[in-house]
Amino acid sequence: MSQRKAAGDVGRATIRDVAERAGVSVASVSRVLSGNYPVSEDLRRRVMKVVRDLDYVTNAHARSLAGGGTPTVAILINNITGAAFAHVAKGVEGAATLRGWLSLVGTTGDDPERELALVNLMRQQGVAAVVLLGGAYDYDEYQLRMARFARSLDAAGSHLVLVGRPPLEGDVPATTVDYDNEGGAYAMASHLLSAGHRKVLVLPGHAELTTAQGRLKGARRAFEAYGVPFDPGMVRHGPYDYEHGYEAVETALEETPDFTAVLAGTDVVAAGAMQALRTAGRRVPEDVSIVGYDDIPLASQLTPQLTTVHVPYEEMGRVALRAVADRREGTGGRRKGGDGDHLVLGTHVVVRNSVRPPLRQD
Amino acid sequence: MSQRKAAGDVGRATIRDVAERAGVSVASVSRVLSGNYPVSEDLRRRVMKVVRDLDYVTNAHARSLAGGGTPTVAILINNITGAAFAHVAKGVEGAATLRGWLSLVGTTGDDPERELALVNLMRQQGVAAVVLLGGAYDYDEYQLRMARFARSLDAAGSHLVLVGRPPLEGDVPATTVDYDNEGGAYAMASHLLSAGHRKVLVLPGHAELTTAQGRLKGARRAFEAYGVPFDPGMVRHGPYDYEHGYEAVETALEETPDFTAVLAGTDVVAAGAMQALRTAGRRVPEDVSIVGYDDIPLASQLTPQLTTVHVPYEEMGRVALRAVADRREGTGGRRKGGDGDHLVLGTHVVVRNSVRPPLRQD
DNA sequence: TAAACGATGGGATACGGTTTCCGTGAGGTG
DNA sequence: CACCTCACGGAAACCGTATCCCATCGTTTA
Repeated sequence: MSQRKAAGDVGRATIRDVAERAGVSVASVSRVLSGNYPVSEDLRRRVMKVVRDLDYVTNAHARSLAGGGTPTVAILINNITGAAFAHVAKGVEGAATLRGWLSLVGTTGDDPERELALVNLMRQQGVAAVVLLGGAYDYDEYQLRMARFARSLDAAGSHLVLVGRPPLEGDVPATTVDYDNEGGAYAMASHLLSAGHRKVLVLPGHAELTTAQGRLKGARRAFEAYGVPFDPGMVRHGPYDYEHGYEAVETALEETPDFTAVLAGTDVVAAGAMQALRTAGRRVPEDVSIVGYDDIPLASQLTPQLTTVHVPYEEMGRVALRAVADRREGTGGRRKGGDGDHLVLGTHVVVRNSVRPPLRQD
Repeated sequence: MSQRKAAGDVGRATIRDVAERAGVSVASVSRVLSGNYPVSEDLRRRVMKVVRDLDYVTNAHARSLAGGGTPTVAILINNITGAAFAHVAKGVEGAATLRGWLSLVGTTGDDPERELALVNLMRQQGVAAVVLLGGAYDYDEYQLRMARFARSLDAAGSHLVLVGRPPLEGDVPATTVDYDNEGGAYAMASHLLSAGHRKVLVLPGHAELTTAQGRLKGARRAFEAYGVPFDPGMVRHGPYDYEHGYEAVETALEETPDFTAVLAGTDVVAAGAMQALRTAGRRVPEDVSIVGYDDIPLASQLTPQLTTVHVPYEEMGRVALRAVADRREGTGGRRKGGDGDHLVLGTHVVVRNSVRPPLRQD
């Protein structure tokens, strides 16, 4: 019975305990477990038996300190509650698991301080990549901060991945996985316009949010393409939530009640808008058509089912992880330069039952 | 210029680099950073300047090897996409962040193998606690496996927390954070019964799922309390998803169309049921009342807004983390025994607009 | 039969910090 | 003025693994 390790030992067993008990050296135990070195069958059996008896697992911290270790990807998100997030996270997590990677999650709550703290924390953890989710705010200072993060992570052998936001300007070591935001909005607006709608209430989201800007821009372009004058007075900005959709429509019904369709920046906003219309006695889609954006499950669960733009969130998550994994297993080539650093996935309109041609108003 | 560290050094800076550049010892740098030892103002300034210049962060792996380190909590979930999960995770993550803890996330995808692998992975990571989310399957073998996990984690200085599932039997070192599942179902069913409903379609969930069992049992008790015979033929089991709600109602409308209310095991199931009723030309709540369970945001976004049972998911997450944090900072007392090991949070009915008295049928 | 060789196992060291144990210089006290 | 504290800096011993290098033993070849 050893002195420093009593019988009723608490805490985890170390590789030394295993070696001692099996009567072999630590090196041999390590070799049996990692399996990257020839070991006799007898030794393997003896070691494995002790491993089972002691319920031993290797210490991940020690392992990564010594060079090996499981690669880890960190997912940073404003609000873990968003449905879109869940799908991206699923994609990232799934792809990570597939490769034996681990995933960490942190929430920033829209707080730049917290975001900074989290990126540093992840840097401490030595994560292989930090995935930043969701639309970005279009401030100059924001761009600078992200660029700093990117360089800082890059210097530490990690990598920054931006998902669902536009790429950083300049020569910044970061990967962007994006979707055709503007194109989706263009197609969605076109769908309404070709159904005959001319007075459309537009709820793109927060004016400073890049996703909102893209969606608004796409809609605008569609109006131009159809030769329909775009009325800025029909645009109402606000957060991507149910309440905003509800209130925006409520207000619009008082101020500019002659709209025949609502172009919502998000399915959730569309749900709020739908509820407001119904409360006001307007039928959907008979009196007013509604379209959303994102194609989260909610879209097909509303009544009527929502016509919306499908965004491949889960796929984006998978692509994001694949990008960093590839870079890491790295063929070594093309580390910088515009080719693999900006991936754009397609969007498309999903037609359901929330759009009808407008009632004749003459 | 040092030999082993060239000017354009790649990889992260070590504490030695900082010490060298600041012209002090490693120990001093460590003291400045951890702040648990008196240090002169001059030294602190010199060190901090170098830390900023080098953009140095301590290596979390080395730190935890040496004893310190950030406590980490692991959240294990079947499907990251569920709305209920998101809220528990938010609670856990929020409370973790508050204490400077880190949170890991893993998904099991209902695969026992994967669950086992994940628990071991977490054990390797030396997590302070593993939080297992969601209803459990009521198999004996399952109980055994959980008990093993609990003991294994406990032996490694970690701790198992079960959230939203019944506690393990026997003397197992695990904490359970639960909600009054059966009570909520009782209250919800009572609500329907007191409105006058007698023929109620019950969609409790999968028969083997503990949450479904509790919800069914609560409903049953309510029927007994009201002296209304409970018809087992009106119960349809199935997964907690939209499709099941839809299909169950579709089938019921053919086989036993005289029900006046639907008691759904979940808000999402209720949404599916609602859609099926509407498709079949039944109005909600005029012709058929519907109630759900969980009170996720969807409940108040449906039309009509759903009367449901509120489950304090986020609070459960917070409580779960607090439980392990307390145990860890531990007053040392009462490690075992029934007092702090099983926490039950209350549920309550949220009345909205999806219930009306049944139409007179005579 | 001796020498060379392949297959294995053991010992030592590095990974990046934290922390304990000392040593030393400055300042206060009898 | 001598002595004793006090405050802070430096050297070294771990934390648990992986791996490099060398020793050993049984075989095969000259």
